[in-house]
This record gives sequence, structure tokens and C-alpha cells, in this order.
Amino acid sequence: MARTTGSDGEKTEAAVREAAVSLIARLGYEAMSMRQLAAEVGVQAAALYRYFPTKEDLLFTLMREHMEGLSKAWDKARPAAADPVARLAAYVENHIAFHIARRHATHVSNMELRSLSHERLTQILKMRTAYEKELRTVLREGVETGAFEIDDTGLTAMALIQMMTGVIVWFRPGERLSIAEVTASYLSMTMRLVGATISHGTARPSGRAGNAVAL
Amino acid sequence: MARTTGSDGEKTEAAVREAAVSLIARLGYEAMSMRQLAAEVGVQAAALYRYFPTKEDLLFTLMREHMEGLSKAWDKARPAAADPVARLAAYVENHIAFHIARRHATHVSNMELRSLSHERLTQILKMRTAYEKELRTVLREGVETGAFEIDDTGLTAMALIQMMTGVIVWFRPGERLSIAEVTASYLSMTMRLVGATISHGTARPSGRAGNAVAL
DNA sequence: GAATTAATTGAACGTTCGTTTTATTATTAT
DNA sequence: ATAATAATAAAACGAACGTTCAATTAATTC
Repeated sequence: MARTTGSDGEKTEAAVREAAVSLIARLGYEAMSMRQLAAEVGVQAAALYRYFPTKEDLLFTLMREHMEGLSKAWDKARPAAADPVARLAAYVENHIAFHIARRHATHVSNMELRSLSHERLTQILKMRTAYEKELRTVLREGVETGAFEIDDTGLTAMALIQMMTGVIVWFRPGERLSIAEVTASYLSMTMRLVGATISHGTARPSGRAGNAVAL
Repeated sequence: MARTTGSDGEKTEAAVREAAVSLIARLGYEAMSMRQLAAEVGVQAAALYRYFPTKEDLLFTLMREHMEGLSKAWDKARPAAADPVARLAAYVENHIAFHIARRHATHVSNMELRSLSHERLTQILKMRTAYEKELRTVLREGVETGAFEIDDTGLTAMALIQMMTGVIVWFRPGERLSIAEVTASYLSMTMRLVGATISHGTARPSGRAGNAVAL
């Protein structure tokens, strides 16, 4: 046999990407064989090389597009207003929504960095650092305007990102909590963590803890 | 050649463990070959099989002992007093100290779970869950005594653990921050996150944010 | 409808993998 | 000293790996 009836390069490539994300997330990059991936797509291993020159190229492509997607999502979600609390809220909401929606791809991007060449690792880390810098900027502006109270913005940014990204480790759609509930809780925890003063939304009815934003 | 002068089973086994933790942390379990590990120890690959029947046995041993170490460390650090704030502080301090001290082993235990058999995965996850339950208990007690204000103790426990464990991703000893500084910052962030009321330590000098514990 | 291009198969390549077996030497106990 | 045991080396095993190549068929273009 050779070319199969109904075969379409674009569809095959998309199927390869999808299957690769799922398989790498489940088995790990090193543990997934090209034959396994091909079988998942319903094709022979050799066919994969029409779309990706090497296994590492495939991994890199998945990671790069994931990071680009994250960056673009934040570009869209970023509020025009300068209010630090609103901006931080938007960052948290976007981060959680994106990571829950693309749990598998996030897993791949976070866990398989060591399988990249030095050059490509640098490239991905640069994109990640740029994204994280956005959060540091929001935090710093909040400190300057007095909206937040933070010891160390760099450290706090890392702590927040680890906390938020960690959602994908335990969150499973359709279980006890909805995405909206999880997001609300994380937003609330974030605002307390940065010592946000009340500057938007309704005031907390509770008698205590007057300095945290009610959400 | 065969047995080498000065060879000692106990020392070799210890060297294998040490080298394995370091290599797996750096390359990943699948990417590390038994020959590579043997070379690091200064021995032939066949010699490894005197100490660990299979590669997976080696991985499992490393993980199990890491989890046992974490559990025992908390047993020792757990304060006798029932004060929730003090207990939470002890949990955070122990967690961060342990994870920074054993960064590589933590990396292995967190990243290579998928290389375990189903049975052994269950065993490790059971130990992890038991350790995490300790934190949930501390949080719940704090809520009951009114020391903490938390929406969802389960979710908050996961968020805190992700945040704290995340330290190993970016922390490098001897860089900008000392372990003590990092621990102090994380303690402060944790107490704000759980809405801790002042119940120990000195009051915060700052005029604002009267509800967070000063550390 | 013939020529060209796109998509895929099937077989094979050399390499590396985890692991086993057997032989050999160092150490310890008698 | 000699026997027993512990620790390793050296070589080999079959299997699986990523990748390449030539052949073959489907779809498209002219």
C-alpha cells in the first residue's frame, strides 16, 4: 500500500499534534515512541517524518505554539485600565482558564524542557520569562500605587505562578468544583497573598479582614 | 577483571543511589541509561543489578525513601502545641527546608511518577496524600478555632503545597536570597493566604493590613 | 487522460537499551 | 592455607528505538 484514500496532509498533521500532546503528557516524551504515536494517529511511523523532521522538532513545535498561545491569550485578556487589582485579576483568570483548557499541553511544556537542545530550551525559557515578567510588572505597579503590599515582587510572582499552574495537577473537569469556583477561590487567595486593599467589587460582609479584596 | 580492590557493597549501593538521584533529576528517568549511571559510579552496568533487580526498582526505592524522609521530618518538626498558626508555620518551614535540601530527590519524586507500575504508583501516592492530609488538618483546625479564614481547605492545601514545592524550580542556593529569607517570605505569604489573625509574634509595624501575621 | 505532485507504506539500517550469564578476583571465615 | 562468599567485569541477548529509503497509490493539474 501507499497513499491511502482520503488522506490529507493538513488533517494528518493536526492529528499528529493532538495525539502527541496527549501521549507525551501521559507517558512522557522519552517514553513515547514514534511508532506508538503513529499507531495512535492510524498511520505508519515513517509518515510522521513528512511533517516533523525529528522527534525533537515535534516536541519543540508543540511547546513553542503552546507558549505563543499563552502569550496571545494574555494580550487579549489584558485590560486597558491601569488599575493593578483589575490587571492582577485578569492575569489570574486568564492563566487559570488557559491552563485548565490546555492541561495536557501545559504538562508537556513544563515537564519536558530537558529534552530540548540547549538552543531551543533557551528559546522556550525566553518566552516563559517574558510571560512571567508581565505578572511581576503588574505586582510592581500595584506596590507603587499602594494597592498591594509585597515583600519581594520577583519571589511573589514565582509563588503565584507555581500556585496557579498547580491547578492542572489536581483539577479534573466535572468533579467536585467547577472552573468558575476554582477560579474564584484562586482569585481570592491571590488577592490576600498580595495584600490587596479594597479597591473594586463589593466590600466583604465579614467583620474581620478588612484589607482583603472581596470576590 | 572482576572484583576490584577496596570494593564495598554498601558504599557502592550508596554511590548508586546518589548518582541516580542526580542523573534522573538532570536527564529524566527514561533518558538515563543504566550504563550512564554505572559510569557515573565508576562501575560496569552489570554491577548495578547486584543492588537493584531492575531500573524501576531503583526508581521506586528512591521515591519511597524520599517520601518516608518527608514524613519523618514532619513527625519531628510537628509542634506539640495545638495552636494552628504555630502548626502551620512549622509545616511551611519544614516543607521548604526539606524540599530545598533535597531538591533533586523532590524533582525525581514529582516528575517520574508515570514510570512506576500501577501498584507502586498507588503506594507512593498514598504516602503523598497522607502527608498532604496533615496540612488539610492543620487548616481545618485553624478554621474551627477562628485562627484562619478559608473558603475551601482542600483547595487551599493544594494551592499552598504547589506554591511551596515550587521553590525548587527557581531557588538556587547561594544566589540572591538565602534559605532563611525565602522561608520567611513564604511564611508571610502563607499566613496572608489563609487569612491568619495575629496570634503570635510581634505585631506588624505597618499601619495597614492589620489582619496578617507579622513574621 | 496523461503528467505531476502529495501522502503513505513496508522494509530495512545501525544504535542503544535493560538485562542475563559466566567467569574472575578480592575479601572474609574457618 | 583453604574454603566460602562478596563484588565485580566482560560479553552477549533479544528487543526496541529513531530514522531513512524506495516503491506505490491517491489526488490534482494541465
